[in-house]
Amino acid sequence: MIPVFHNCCIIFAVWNFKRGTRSKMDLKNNIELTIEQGVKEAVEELFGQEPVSGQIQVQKTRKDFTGDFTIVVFPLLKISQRKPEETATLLGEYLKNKLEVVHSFNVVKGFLNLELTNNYWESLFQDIYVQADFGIVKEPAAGNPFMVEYSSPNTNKPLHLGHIRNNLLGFSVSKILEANGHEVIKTNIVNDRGIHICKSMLAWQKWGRGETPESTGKKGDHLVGDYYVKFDQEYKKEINTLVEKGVAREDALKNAPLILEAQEMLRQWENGDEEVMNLWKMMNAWVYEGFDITYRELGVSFDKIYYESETFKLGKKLVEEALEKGILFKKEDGSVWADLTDDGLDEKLLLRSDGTAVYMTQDLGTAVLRYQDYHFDEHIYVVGNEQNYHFQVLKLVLKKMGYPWADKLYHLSYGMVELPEGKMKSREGTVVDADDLIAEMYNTAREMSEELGKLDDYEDEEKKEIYRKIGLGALKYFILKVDPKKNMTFDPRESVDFNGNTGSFIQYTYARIQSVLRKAKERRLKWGFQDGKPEVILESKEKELVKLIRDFAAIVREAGKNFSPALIANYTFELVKEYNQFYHDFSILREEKPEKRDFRLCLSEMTGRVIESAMNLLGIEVPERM
RNA sequence: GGUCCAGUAGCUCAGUUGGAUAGAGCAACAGUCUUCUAAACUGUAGGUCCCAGGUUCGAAUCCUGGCUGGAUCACCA
Repeated sequence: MIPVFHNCCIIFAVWNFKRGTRSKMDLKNNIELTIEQGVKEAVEELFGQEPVSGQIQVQKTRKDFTGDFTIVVFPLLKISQRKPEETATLLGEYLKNKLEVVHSFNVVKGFLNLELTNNYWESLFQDIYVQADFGIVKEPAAGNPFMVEYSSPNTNKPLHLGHIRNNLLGFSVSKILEANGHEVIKTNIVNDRGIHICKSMLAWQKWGRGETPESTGKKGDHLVGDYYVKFDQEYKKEINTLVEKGVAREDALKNAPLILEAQEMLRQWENGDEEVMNLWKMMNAWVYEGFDITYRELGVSFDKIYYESETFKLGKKLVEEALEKGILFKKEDGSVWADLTDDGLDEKLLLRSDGTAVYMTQDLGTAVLRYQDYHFDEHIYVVGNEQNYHFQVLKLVLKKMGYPWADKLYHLSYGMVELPEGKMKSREGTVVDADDLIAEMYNTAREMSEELGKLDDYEDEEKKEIYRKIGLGALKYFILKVDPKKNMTFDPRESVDFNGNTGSFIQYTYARIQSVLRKAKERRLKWGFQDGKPEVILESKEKELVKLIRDFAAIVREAGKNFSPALIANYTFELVKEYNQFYHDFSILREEKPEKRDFRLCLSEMTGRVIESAMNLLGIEVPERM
């Protein structure tokens, strides 16, 4: 997708290295490159042959071994013509003599473990600490914006758990791309027209008796959803009646009066019938009011919203033009199709025989409109994996229509959310409603907090704010920690567990850190690196924390490359686990040596800052107390 | 049937371009608060990385074949 950017970075760094113009900072932040270059020189000098790229492997030393970085020497044996241990030892001695940062080394089988100097880690940490937004690229890269489409609701029913995964993913991916220096336009396509909304409209017209959100006290999207259900119930009744009369089920499905009426309504809508339009506008307005509340509670937002009702006409026009050019073909009944059999796919319907548009029609129009509007460098569709085929076709049809930028469309395909007892089925009433779920998470957070009683001296408003952060944080983390492309199981019981690998655990650690910092301030302590602190010998736990903090920048890049909030989530969990161990094993404020105490305050503060940054990329807020 | 995706501890999930003894959390059991927040920490137990071949010095990771589960192939969106 966008590996170009990252490759450039590496090439740039190496180029600089060769010219010897790298600053001290670069050296520190690219310690792997420094080591790699050292190994390269060592191999040339010791064994008289230049290693090819990929032969030198520098990786982080695994926890159960001594050292910071490890060089795998197996690939170098062909050059060295020696045993693994011997090769590693020779390289280790060379590096220890040549590189100032190498303090010592050890060899285990074919692995050369390097331990860097205390001074390296300490000053690396100092460099990180003084950066305002460590790991985040602030100035946008040159080029056109990225567009991220997510949410994409139908306006005939309220949002459910599946939409929640979609919204959280889309919002977080947008944040992560921004953190990688891209300008991002968050966009939404509202499927506000089509047979689905006509069904709700028809049911309301027939059985609604003028009900409104105001008269019923129901959220607008829920009210409209109720009529969608009502339509389905009545439709089924009609089908059963027809079947009892001896009509084949298949024919009954197509010919039940209600469905014919709904189809007629859709035609009237496309013809701009005034009464239908007014009903449509009214009911959609109800839905938007409801959606706005859910979006606000989820904390997601959009920069530009497209409505299918505004893009489908362009879509139809594009289809008609392509038909004239002979790119598409018309069947006898008047329906228009794309023939994709040469590309290993099937034929795809683009206009029904009655001339009305289908889903694909509007998506063609929306894509073209968006390219006209923004000339995006990349367009990411956050849409479930059940639509993989749809996006394959969309890209292909756009290409056939002659739009080279079709290659810039990327379908970020995520897996289904299932419940422990299986898939959500509206028929069986097992669909988890988004609003209900958010409320449930809030309530559990409240109960849990009240039980622990740590917020008893807070005002009610402040308490509510914290419950909200905790409840929502738990929900978001639970969903975002799973690799997007995988199906996931949502266990309601597990999701409200606030122990272990959860959002609450991370928030708790943040609150803990803030508590220590507050107490330090109360004692009027000053920490930081402003006035040249004396050298501190790092405990191994402290060094581990520094290493993990350093990793944040690379994780943000990796997450951007893979469109994966899960990488951020799992990283943060690692960091927080490490910090809690450190917190448990060492004193901070009670540490007697001031320089050690101050360093630990810096370390704690920095950990807190990274937690906050990382959670921000997931759209999760962190509380000062909990 | 065609195409695509997945399969790792009882459950939910990690596991960077192939590297050392495959890791967490939950659940179970045993410990740790007179202390900077115990929503925490420590320990015990738990594995045929779906199966079989292949490539490699080295495979959970790559290739081939099979098994299982899911998605999709609609005049639904």
